[in-house]
Amino acid sequence: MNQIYNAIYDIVRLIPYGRVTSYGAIAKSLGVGGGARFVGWAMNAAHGVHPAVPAHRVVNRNGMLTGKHHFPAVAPMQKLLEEEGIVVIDDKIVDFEHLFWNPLTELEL
DNA sequence: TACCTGACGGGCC
DNA sequence: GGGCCCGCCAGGT
Repeated sequence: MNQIYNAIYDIVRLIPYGRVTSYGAIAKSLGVGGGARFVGWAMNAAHGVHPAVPAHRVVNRNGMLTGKHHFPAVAPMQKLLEEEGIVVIDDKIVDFEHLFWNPLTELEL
């Protein structure tokens, strides 16, 4: 596992309860602005990672749960978000911009 | 070994 | 304002 992957997982784990972020925001915080897909791919490998990565808090820039299909059937992405008080309608996070957690701002990088 | 796809994003037409 | 194309890295076929 590369440091980049570890860095991505670390940031995702830093996302506060009830907050969400986007792939692009994470990528940008890592300095790989154009590598948003790379972040998504890292999530793909985040299934069996040690401290468990709350990938359900990571969505695309539109706030849509594009990756919910990749979650285990036992823990639907939408259900996990709703458990945190996040309202999800039509695979889209309501008030996404309000719930958005910007790593660049919060971490003051 | 080489090409294509994949949980995205931003820029250009 | 909306749609299309290109760029990012890595893994799978």
